Amino acid sequence: MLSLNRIRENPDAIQQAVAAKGEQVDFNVLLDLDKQHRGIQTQVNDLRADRNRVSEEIAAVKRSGGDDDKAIAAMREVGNKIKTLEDEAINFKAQIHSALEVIPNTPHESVPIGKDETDNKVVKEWGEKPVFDYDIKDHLELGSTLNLLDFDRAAKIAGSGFPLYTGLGAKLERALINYMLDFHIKEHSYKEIFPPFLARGSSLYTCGQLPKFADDMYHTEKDQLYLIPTAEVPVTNIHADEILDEDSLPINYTASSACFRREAGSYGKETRGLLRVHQFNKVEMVKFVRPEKSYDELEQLLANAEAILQSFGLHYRVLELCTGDLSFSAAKCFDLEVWSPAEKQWLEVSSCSNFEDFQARRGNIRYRRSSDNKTDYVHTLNGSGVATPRLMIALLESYQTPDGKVIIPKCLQPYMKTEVLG
RNA sequence: GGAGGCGUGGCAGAGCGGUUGAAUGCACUGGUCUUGAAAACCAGCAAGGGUUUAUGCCCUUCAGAGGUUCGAAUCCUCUCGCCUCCGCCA
Repeated sequence: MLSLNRIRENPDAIQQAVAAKGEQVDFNVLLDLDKQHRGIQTQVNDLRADRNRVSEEIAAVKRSGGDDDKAIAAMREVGNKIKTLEDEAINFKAQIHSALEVIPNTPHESVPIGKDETDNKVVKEWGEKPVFDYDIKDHLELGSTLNLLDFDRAAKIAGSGFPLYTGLGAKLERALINYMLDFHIKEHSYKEIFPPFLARGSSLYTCGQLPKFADDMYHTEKDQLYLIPTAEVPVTNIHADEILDEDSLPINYTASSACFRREAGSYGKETRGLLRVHQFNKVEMVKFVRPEKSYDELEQLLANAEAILQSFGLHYRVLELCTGDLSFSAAKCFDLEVWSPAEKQWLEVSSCSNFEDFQARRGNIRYRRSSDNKTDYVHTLNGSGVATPRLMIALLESYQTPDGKVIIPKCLQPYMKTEVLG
């Protein structure tokens, strides 16, 4: 949610910023509504002040045993007028609010201008592409020959897009989650959270999935709950409607959860195997920070996510998303992509975003500044650290051997209790 | 699924038609005292909005929405949320 005040003060700049995100919003309509709303509000205020004053006089007369029928009749009149105007005001307010809640966050000034993902900027490439002097297998083949993944039976259970991990595949998935959680807890001092996987609409609203992206999520009709598309949702809402102590900031949480996405409209090659699935696991990091610190924290968050990939020794790159590719709520975002030797393409395994006060406004997440004892919105950030399906693709494919086995990276061996699959 | 209870400021907790934006306590901030701290004492301390050059003035908000009334935290209706007990179940 953008601050209406900010829009009033700088409508042209905001309009431009929003346009850079590919969103056409007519701020003149919004400002006009705002102007009318405020005009009515002023009238209502004056009438109310009038009524409050006279009501007090009536009370005084009553206390001394008298009655002022004339004043009471007049105030009944005023009451009706207030009611009429108030209805108008409420109507304007609702219009303003529903216009405001679908306007995306504005990009930070440092974000490169661009139209779509082709304009994203590669800011870093780490490691090297693994070289093989034999024919390599892709993750589907490895998953099948090593009995790690069973997509046929998964489809029988839940339909396509729901992975079934079996045996060491299931163990590897569990090992990845435990390893990454432990890593963030121990090395980066995050506090561990295990959240609900279903959430109310209000929680989805905080993060920006609602009201615009309802179709992307699974929804339980009877209970009116959404299956979370990311742990960002429950974890960010931990502090919804709270006022935090400034001393408690920054708050860093890490959580693993299943993530559920309908992925409506995606089809074709991208949906093979683990490339794009309806349910997957992800270790997420969420930060609540002081506004002036949020861009430093974004660097930190990105470094924390990168550290995971580095510890696996996987080849990856960092993208700085351009304005056109930024998500609805984000002001700035870095993506991490690992290299898939068999697909011969980069696979997104993490997004690290600063939402500034956009989510905090929607979820009413504030802190009390110790300098002046006033409340202000915190800045929220989150990043995947990281999502498991594509990580598993990269690991299986990168560490396969000529005889069809897969070497387990050193850091995972204590979790897998083995050095090799197969 | 059945029955009941409860939603008031950062927290706890009074108030149950008119000087109540809200007692009191805790927390917090400033001051006095102290070598310093603690304690004690004094003072301050909600948020949102309108208006104003500014000091200020005004309005709204006691879960939310409606209703009764000249006037609602207080009475009525509905909705939402939380809690407890019983039933069912891992």
